[in-house]
Amino acid sequence: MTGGEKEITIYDIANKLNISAATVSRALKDHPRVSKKTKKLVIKIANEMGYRSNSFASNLRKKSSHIIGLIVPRLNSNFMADVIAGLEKVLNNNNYNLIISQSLETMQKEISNANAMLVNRVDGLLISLAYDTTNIDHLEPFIKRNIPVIFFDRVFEHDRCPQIYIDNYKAAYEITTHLIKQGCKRIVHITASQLRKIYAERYAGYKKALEDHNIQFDADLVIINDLSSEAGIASAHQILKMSPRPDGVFSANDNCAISCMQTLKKEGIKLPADMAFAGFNNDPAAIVVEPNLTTVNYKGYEMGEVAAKLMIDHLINKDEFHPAHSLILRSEMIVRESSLRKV
Amino acid sequence: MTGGEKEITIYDIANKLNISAATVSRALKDHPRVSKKTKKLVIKIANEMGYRSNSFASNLRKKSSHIIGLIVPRLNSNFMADVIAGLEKVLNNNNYNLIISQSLETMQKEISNANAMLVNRVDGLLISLAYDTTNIDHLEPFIKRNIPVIFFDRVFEHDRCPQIYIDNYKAAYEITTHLIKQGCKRIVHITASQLRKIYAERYAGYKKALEDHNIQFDADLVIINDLSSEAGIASAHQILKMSPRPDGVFSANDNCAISCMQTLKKEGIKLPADMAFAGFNNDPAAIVVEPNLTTVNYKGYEMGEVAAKLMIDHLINKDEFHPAHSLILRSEMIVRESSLRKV
DNA sequence: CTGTTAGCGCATTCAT
DNA sequence: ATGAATGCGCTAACAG
Repeated sequence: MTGGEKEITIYDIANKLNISAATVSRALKDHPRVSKKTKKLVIKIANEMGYRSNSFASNLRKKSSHIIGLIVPRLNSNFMADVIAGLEKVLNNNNYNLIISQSLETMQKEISNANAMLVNRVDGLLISLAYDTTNIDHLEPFIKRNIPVIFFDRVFEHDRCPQIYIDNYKAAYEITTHLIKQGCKRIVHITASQLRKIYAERYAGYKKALEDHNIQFDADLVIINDLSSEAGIASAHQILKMSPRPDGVFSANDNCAISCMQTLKKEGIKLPADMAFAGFNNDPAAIVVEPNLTTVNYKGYEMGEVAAKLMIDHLINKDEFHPAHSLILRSEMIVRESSLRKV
Repeated sequence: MTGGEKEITIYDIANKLNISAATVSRALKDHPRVSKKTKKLVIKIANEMGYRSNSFASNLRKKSSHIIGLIVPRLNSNFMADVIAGLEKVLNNNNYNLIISQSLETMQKEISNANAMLVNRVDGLLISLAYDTTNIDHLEPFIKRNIPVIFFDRVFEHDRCPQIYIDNYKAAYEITTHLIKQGCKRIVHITASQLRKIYAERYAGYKKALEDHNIQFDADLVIINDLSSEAGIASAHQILKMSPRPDGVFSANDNCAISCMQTLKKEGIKLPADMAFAGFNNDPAAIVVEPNLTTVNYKGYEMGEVAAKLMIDHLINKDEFHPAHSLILRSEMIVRESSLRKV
């Protein structure tokens, strides 16, 4: 291949029109000090000649890419797809583009992704941390250069980076309270590493709900794993060994809750009569499992929108972030049969 | 904000070391004709000074971005997440990066995504088409410029663009044959727009299997919709009205199969005794629904790998694509209880 | 093995 | 309202 016909530049347009490249550049950018007539003409000819702006040259000159980087643990969830749709809407409306990569839940990949974003000179970075990320040294090069970094969902405490996440504490408090109101006295909580703020907060909400309803907190009822399907099966076996047998389970995600439920069912436990269940995330499978799983829904689209808006505002106003820019979004409990006991 | 300390360039490194910028550039690129000593020194100083290469300048000079564009209908599936992981592995190993966007199943968004990719000067484009894409005029600017375009999964016939997809015909043939072997005589097929090659081929495979087993094809048993959950419910009602009642269902995706199953169960149909079910995609919910759904699994990771390899080979060898570069991948049937009848 | 030079395409200052 | 000139930072001849 030859690269096809040569790429045409503003100089080619300028020559054909006998005007200067500067005027072409301005016309294409809809600069106010160019006559309507020349603008129209330039645009017409540009289209005819098949011109496409060279973003490298433009970015080099302007020292900005108008590209926002996004790093997420995994893409395979409705939540993330929604977040991205929300982000793209706001960013595209403001002439920004998005580049996306997934860390696959490992800090190592997250680091290499961040470096790629750095070299590709994103104007801002949005990141939801990998499961095993323990520090954010890899983000320091951004912060040092005043490239805005915004955490969302899986956030990290940093006084120059806003965080956007849902009110995990409140959601967990509400759903635990709901289980208590359904008559549960011994409620298991399945959660993950407490280094992740979201899991720590769900745990805290669970504890507080017990306390407020005069139920003694029992550390033996707390299972910590990675919330995978396999972990759900293991949790079920652990629960079966508990004595007296628990009468409720609040899992920090649906995925784990579902495989746990299925395992318990196979072992003859009646759900929700013997044991009520609640999860978190509103996974599509939550309405497939029987009984349908009570869970917490949070709109990713909205989270994407607010994250993008925060980023755009910052880029346009060029001011420093305040920790106060952090946002906590509301979530909603969705009650389904898995937690409805005939009390 | 001020942009922080000034970005340092190869000239800054060159000055500090009293060598030329060209040598610095070569050293950083690990060019063979630079002494080990200078290389080491340059790299050390570069790190100390916090240098980051300027990809705009480099790309402008080299007229290539080393970025591959990816456009997919939606990101919220395991399949897509796997495809992307496979792509990233191969591309990153070859020093290429990926930029991703989702068309949200609309041709309009797909067009604007493609334009963004064009302006951002991707070196190649990988695309799985939106549901309602009827032509690929928006990809012509790439093809005209000899920017390689590779279709995967939801492909389009074009003599300069290879296609990578699974053998839908064969998979559908096999799964239909399986249903027949389980004793099904009247098998419904739920599918989507026949403009999409993948659905047309699944349909064809279904038909051929019937024919090869001497079962009269009956157009009344074919339901065409958008394969959504809602469509699954509607399909169930349609099936209930069919007389004589069908004894098997092959849905072109799991999602639709599952909601259809649940609706039928509510109406008192025994699965699989009254009606055997098979889907397509190996959705996570396929092992949650009861009975677990027989389906077709195809490894996205592998598809991502081969697509990326094809792209890389093409970019390195700079030769034209041949239609012969198209690839058809194997898939595997996963038999679960939904199709196992005690015959 | 290293240096000199030039130019990629654009946006912008300073003229007019 | 338009033009001329300059440089963003890098890489690739070419020359030693």
